[in-house]
Amino acid sequence: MNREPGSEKEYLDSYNQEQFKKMSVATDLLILTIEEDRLVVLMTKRSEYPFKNCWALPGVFVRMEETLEEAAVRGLKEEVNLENIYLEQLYTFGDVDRDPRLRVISVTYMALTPLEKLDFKAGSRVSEVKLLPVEDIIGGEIETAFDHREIIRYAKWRLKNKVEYTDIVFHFFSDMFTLPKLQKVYEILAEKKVYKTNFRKKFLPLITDTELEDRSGGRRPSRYYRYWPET
Amino acid sequence: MNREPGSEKEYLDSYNQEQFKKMSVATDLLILTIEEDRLVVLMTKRSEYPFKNCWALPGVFVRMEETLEEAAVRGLKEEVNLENIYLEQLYTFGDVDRDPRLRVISVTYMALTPLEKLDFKAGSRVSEVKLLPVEDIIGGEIETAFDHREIIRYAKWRLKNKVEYTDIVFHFFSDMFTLPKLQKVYEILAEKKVYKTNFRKKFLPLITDTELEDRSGGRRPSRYYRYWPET
DNA sequence: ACAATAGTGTCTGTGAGACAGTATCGA
DNA sequence: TCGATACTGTCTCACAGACACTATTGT
Repeated sequence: MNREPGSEKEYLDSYNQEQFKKMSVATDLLILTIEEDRLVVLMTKRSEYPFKNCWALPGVFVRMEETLEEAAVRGLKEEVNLENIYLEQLYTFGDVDRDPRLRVISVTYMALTPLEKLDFKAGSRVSEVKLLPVEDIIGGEIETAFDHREIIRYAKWRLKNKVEYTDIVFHFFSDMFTLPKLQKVYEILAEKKVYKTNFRKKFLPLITDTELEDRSGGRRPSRYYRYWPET
Repeated sequence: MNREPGSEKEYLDSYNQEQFKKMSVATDLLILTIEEDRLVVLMTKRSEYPFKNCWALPGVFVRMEETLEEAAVRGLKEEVNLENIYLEQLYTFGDVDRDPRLRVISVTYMALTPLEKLDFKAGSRVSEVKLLPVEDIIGGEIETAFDHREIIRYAKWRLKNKVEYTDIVFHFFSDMFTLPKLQKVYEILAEKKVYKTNFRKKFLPLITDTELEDRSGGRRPSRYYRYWPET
């Protein structure tokens, strides 16, 4: 071995070399929700070059005094005024030319929320902020900045997997929901149809019944259930 | 919204602020293998402060002209002369004080290998390099540098999960193996005993028989199997 | 023959897949 | 009454858990 990994000498030597001076660390946010029976992601339209008029994920640079997760939480607060939301680190993207101007390492975080919690329109200033269907982005129908299309593809893949072996679906609902609606969201995320009878067998043990019913449609009402202890 | 995320102005402004000048990006490597029926991880003994005489994961700083994965591959080559090995990004650790000297964001990579591929002793120079049992590190019996104990705990957790729903066990074998040996490694990773009859039912369809037998013990020989197409 | 490990046959329980049937609403 | 959707009963099948049994080696 030709080096002493982790030694103080190496740390400081490296830091003093020009090549290590221009790297920045950012967190990009994948704020995902369900809108009109589609998985959508929050994006902002760029008003400057490069990728002018393309859509990009919101993100912030990581400050010296905050952790990666704190940066992500701060980004959520600043961009969409969102707090106490499900958040998990997704992946770290660090290709050399992912940003043509300077080297940016992007630690991405995935946030899941019910649609009604989003009020990004309130804080919006200059640039457009929109919920765009993930399918359209991956399909190439929407001009996307940097490597954000790849990031979104990865998030979708991760979500598709996790929905099958975790309780992640429930993060798309804040309070009550009916089983048919829960199943619909599940099917969107898992990208497959399931039989309602099997779906019920799987999820009924996890949720608690309420006395309420959904009578909004002209048909037999469906019962409301709850997953989260509070609200 | 008070900012234009991702705009050129923000990028350059941020970069010119003092607070963004001192961050470094490194990749730390979790080189895992099985030795004497235990999961072990390759670590190096630090000869300098801080954490002098503690054990640390090998790692390298990410250079401007290489991707994160390229840095990890380079680290593998430099530290243990290892190439063409299974490698996956594990997690990114970025707590503020994980290194007391300067802010280091660590993108960790997990590498799995059969024991016989490791020849780190050849390249070793000053500092000690050793394979240490993961259990001993997590148990606190070994003095560990930085947040590396936490990183190792996470790697073990990830491995335990993945071994159940992926083919990841096979990365601990290079060529041939017997089913009893494969099962032993599986049980070490999964941290549970399994019935051999069920284990065989699960894995036999994935592997191909050879004509060879293991006659090293004083008992009925076990058959050798192969997983990877080549050797 | 015996100890020890390799390998097999088979019963059971669980949970998903599949589909037919019943229940309850508005119109 | 009827269309539409909510909900239930139940058969099947794949697969893991469990355990008793047989097979083959060296000594």
